[in-house]
Amino acid sequence: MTYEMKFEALAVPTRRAVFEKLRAGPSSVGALAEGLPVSRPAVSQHLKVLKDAGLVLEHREGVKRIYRLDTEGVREMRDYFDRFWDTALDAYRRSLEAKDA
Amino acid sequence: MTYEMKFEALAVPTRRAVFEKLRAGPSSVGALAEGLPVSRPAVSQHLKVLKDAGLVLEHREGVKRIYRLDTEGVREMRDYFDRFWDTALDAYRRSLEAKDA
DNA sequence: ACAATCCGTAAGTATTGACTTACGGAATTA
DNA sequence: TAATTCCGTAAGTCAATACTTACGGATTGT
Repeated sequence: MTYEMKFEALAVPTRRAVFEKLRAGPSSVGALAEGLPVSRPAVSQHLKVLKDAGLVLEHREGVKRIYRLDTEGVREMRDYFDRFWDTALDAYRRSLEAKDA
Repeated sequence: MTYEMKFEALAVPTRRAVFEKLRAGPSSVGALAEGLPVSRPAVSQHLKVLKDAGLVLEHREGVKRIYRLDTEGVREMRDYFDRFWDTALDAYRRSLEAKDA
């Protein structure tokens, strides 16, 4: 559930593909695996990593397992880069002022 | 310079530590390496990855090489998660409406 | 109870890459 | 020119992990 885990989770192309597929809405594991160039167990393993990182949520519906985006986790990542962006701009401004002085 | 590269670059703890150190402002390689539990060459290698990913910029000052954040690259990552956040919320709203219907 | 569907887990493999030390190149200083 | 500082690169090592196949558990329908 840490930043650590979220960054690492999203670094792997296949895993990010799974993550991005969920933008279209909740989906079963089998449906997510379709169209991806890896086996269904591989997708299961990726989903576990995404879940442990707090980026997706899971619940059962009959015999299926439905995964969906965890808005809270996505928000954390957005906030991280929001703050970083602000800081980067400040640092840039300060460096300009330092040159003027 | 792709998302691919940016995500991968930020996934490694040590490399992200280098990246975050640059929030305080531009710095030389040696200064960045101080306080980190890895060798200076390791920091150099991380900086190369960050630079190729479009997350930092580099220029010479005398015998030193000064690295600083690439605001454009940081902005791209911020925008990525901004869009993702919006999409996630939309998907959530749609799923609620689907249950009401 | 039995069969079928859906999916997580175990175990093994092969690739990737983060790190180290050793070295050399480029810029300043005497 | 010679010495010093700063740093990138080469080469090698080792641990991490993304995949595969095989298997078993859980749920639903007949």
